[in-house]
Parts: sequence; C-alpha cells; structure tokens
Amino acid sequence: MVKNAELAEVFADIARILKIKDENVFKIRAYERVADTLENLPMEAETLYRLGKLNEIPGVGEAIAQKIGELVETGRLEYYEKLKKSIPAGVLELLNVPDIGPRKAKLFYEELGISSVEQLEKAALQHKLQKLSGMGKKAEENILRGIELYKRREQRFLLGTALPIAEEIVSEFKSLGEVEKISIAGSLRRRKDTIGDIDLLIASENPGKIMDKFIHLPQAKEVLAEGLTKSAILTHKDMQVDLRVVSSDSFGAALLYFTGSQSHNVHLREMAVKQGLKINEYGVFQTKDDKKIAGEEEEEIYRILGLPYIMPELREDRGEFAAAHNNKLPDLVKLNDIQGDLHIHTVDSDGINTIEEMAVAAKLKGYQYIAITDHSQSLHIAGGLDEQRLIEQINRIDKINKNMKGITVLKGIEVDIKSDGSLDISDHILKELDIVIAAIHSGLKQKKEQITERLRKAMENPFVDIIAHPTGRIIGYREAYDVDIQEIIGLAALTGTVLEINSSPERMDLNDVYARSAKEQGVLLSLGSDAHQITTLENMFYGVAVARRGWLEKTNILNCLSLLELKKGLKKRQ
DNA sequence: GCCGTTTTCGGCCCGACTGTTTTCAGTCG
Repeated sequence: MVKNAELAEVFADIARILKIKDENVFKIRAYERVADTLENLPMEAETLYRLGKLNEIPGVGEAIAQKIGELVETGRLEYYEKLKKSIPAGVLELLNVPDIGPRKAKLFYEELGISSVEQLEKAALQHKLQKLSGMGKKAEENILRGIELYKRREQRFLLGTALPIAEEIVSEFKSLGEVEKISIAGSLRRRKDTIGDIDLLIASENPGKIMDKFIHLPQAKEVLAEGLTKSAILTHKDMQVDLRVVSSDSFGAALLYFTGSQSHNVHLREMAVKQGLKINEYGVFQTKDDKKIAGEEEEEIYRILGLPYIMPELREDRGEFAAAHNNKLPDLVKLNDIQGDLHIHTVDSDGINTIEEMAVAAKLKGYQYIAITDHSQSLHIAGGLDEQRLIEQINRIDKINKNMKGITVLKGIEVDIKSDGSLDISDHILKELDIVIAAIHSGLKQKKEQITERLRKAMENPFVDIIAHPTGRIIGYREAYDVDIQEIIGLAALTGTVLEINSSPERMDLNDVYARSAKEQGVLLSLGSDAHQITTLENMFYGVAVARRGWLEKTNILNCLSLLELKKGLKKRQ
C-alpha cells in the first residue's frame, strides 16, 4: 500500500527539482498543488486508483494519474528516478533555508558544487558566495543568517503552544491607544493543528510607535526584521512572530490576505479577475479604472464577489467556494454549543483532581454533564481501574449525583482495546455504565489489518459508544498507527459508534480532514478534553477548532445534545 | 500539468522587500 503522504512527498520533490531546473512555473505549481491535496485527502489515493476514480481528485489530470498508477503498481516512478539523478538531494535541502530559492540553489551548485547546507555554510564563511554574479556581501551575510534560522526553527509548533503566546502579545497591544484594530492572522487564525509562525495584523495611523513597542516586547529575544509596515521577532521559544501594520481602511483586505490560506487567496483572486475586479492586501479594485470599492471589512469583500462570509477555518480551498456559491456553507459549531465533556480522568487513574472537583469545575463552565472515563486495568502505568475498583467508582458517582445540583456526572470508562481486539472490562460491567469509550494504547506497531480488526471488534461491541483518539497520533512525536480510517468511519456508520475528536492539543485526533469525512458519511462525533486536571478542561477549545475545520455543525456532535437527547444518541443498553 | 456558465488552447494572483542593479531578479507570503 502506498500512502498518500508518500505520494505527496514524491510530487513535492518533483516540484522542487523542476524549480531548480527552471521548468515552467505553472507545471511546478500543478505538482505542488497535487502534493498538498494528497496530503489532506481523507481517502487513500491507492483506493481511488483501484476504483478508477483518480480523476475525482482536484488537480489530478491524465499525466499525474498515470504517475500515481505507476507508483501504486511498481512502488517507483521512472520519471522521478530520472529527475533525482540530475540533482543531488542536498541541493533540494538548500531550498529550506530562508532567502534561498531555486535560482540561488542552482547557482551555488553549478558554480561551487555545493550540495548540502553544511557546505553552503562553509563557503559563506570563506566568503566564496559574494564573488558570484548577482551576489554581494550583504547577500552572503543574509545567507549565514538564514542558515542560523533554518537550524533553529525547523519544527512547527502546536496550536496549543502558539495561540497563548499570540494572545498574550495581542493583549499587550490592546492597551496601546494607537491600535485601532488588531487580529491574529495566518494559520493560527485558521486554527491549524500546527503553526509555522505567528502572524499579527494591526490597523494604526502611527506604525512607528507600534513597531517600537513590538521590537521591545518582553517576549522578544531577537529582532529579525524591522520596518514601518512589517517587522519580525523571535521569541524565547524560537517562535517567529510577524507583525504587519496597515491603515484602517485596508484592514479587512489585509486580514483576508494574511489569513490565507494561499490557495484560498488564489482562488478568490481568480474569481475576482473574472468579475473585472482585482484583490490585493489593500482592497478590492475595479480593473477598468482602478477604483477601490472595498477593503475595510472582510465581509464586504466576500459580499462584492457574491459570496457569503467564509469562516477562517474553512479557507483551505477544499470546497468552500462551491459551498458558498450554493449557500451550503456549514453553520459551524461554537464552543458554547458544547453541553458537556465526555472524556475526563480523575485521581482514580492518572488524573490529579477528584470526580467532585472536576464536576464543580465543569459546572462553572456551564456544562450540563460530564463523563468520568478513567483508564482501565491494562494501563498499569496510568493506575487503570480493574473491575472491582470500577464498581466502587460507579457507586461513588451515584452518591455524588445525589448531592450535586446543576450537573450530572455520567459513569464511564476509557476501556482498553487489547492487542487481540478484546476489551479488558467484561460486558456485564460495561453494561452498568452510562457511557463507554474504547481506545488503543498498546500494540501500536501492528499491521494495518490487525489494528483495523481490533477497532472493528470494539465497535461491534454493543456497549462501546465511542472510539477515543481513533488514529493514536501524538503530533510531532508519534505517527498515527497504521489503520484504514475509511473502513473505521464506514464501520462507525454501520454500528452507530461515535468517533471522538480528542481535544488535547497534542492529539487533535480525529483530525479535521477525517472528521469532515466522518460527517459526510453520517457518523456522529464527540468532543472530549481528555482532561487529567481542572485546567485542561479548557482543551475543549482545540477540539472545537478541529470540528470547525472539519465543517462540523452542532448537529454532528454528540455532546452538543442535552443530557436527555444524549442518552438517546448512545447505543441502547439491554 | 491542469482546466473550462468567457476557453479543449491559452490562460494560470498579487505585491513588498532586498540587494544588486542602473531597470530588475529573486524570494516570500
């Protein structure tokens, strides 16, 4: 089985090589686009190939379909192998260094034989680069600086890491009188699960004062760039923050532009051209007389193009334009649509607060209910409950519910799916619970068929309501286990099992793409904070972010239901 | 290389900044 990620890498690589070979830019863009599409496709391209449906993937035409076929059938691609022979892999790596694009990479390789970042650094230190045509002293210095940056910030940051930092900076600016408007932009505003850098946008008539404050922020370790419209700093965590200042009447256009995504912007601008309009970061202009007709608000820009407002989370060019055109945009779920939290741990396993403490905190958040879902016995390391301790917990929760007003505590468990697919709590006990979530925590390296089979067995159990963190990924640390996610979604639909969007920022699992696919197949999703203490109940925010990026409405989410409706939505207990 | 309520061929978003240039190429978002 060839994974989409592998296909995507091949096409991204092809695009990079073609860049250095100075090929047609539109051909390059075609490969880049298809790489991006494949990476975010909910289905395996191989499956589509077998069904003869590759042409349904946007950006896949005859030539690329043929290449995917060759990769699937033979595991390699002759065209790609040939290309690779012409350019050393290290030269492609040079493209990852800021300030180095295809022209410079080619120049360094052809003139000086440089084929790795290390060699490039050495050549720069020996001042060999400045002698090349088109280069100079400053350009060489910038390359050394770029290499430094490249070494330090190769990784992406979790949404949950970047957002608090961004919000802290925003709040520091809000007190400044010169700030007319301020917003987070970029992928952070689109709530992607990982972020490359933080983009901020401010409307002000006094950019000098704004920039001065920016480069002197306590968070700033280093100033990377300083200008009147655009500056950049590096925080102590080596996170880059870009700030742009525009005038108030361009704020909407600038926000639209800096929020992206790139492909959303391109699509939007292409639409505008067809209507005799031009969009840039200053506004919308009529092509015939260059008259500005919008720019202050994002809403008016969409409106002029005949579109309803498109939420930032949807701006990925994954069908939002067609939906907007047909008035079929989803009414995205909001944080306050959430009526309760269905994945919570306590001191009874590896949490640090008691059931009562979690319940009181949840009540303060306005929840109607929470489910206590501690680990089960197989997870020794987490102090998982055996059947006796679970029964004891059930009794305790009954008492708590008698005394607690304003919130209902549901009796639950995060039951372990063992490596043979059986559960480590017996059915007659599970039957006594209000809600059962099942999850895989071991045997993560099993073959796809085995993992899929384990999950199938769990879903077919009449007492299992929810599958927790269905792919098992830990962002930046552990890949998802090998599972046929489309089969899981199909089985969820068939068995009436709910799939979780685990809201912990390092999981966010299911992710946006799969959540959307689940919705389209009529599967209900549940949002669980997976809180192990009071403070992480707040992680629900990140689950909502995934849900919104996955086009989910509140009707698609189990815990947007009232307690009464929730019980109807779960599997029936005999 | 893809794509089509303007096109099956001729298009394919738009501008800022930087550095090396005497008018522009390269890179970035």
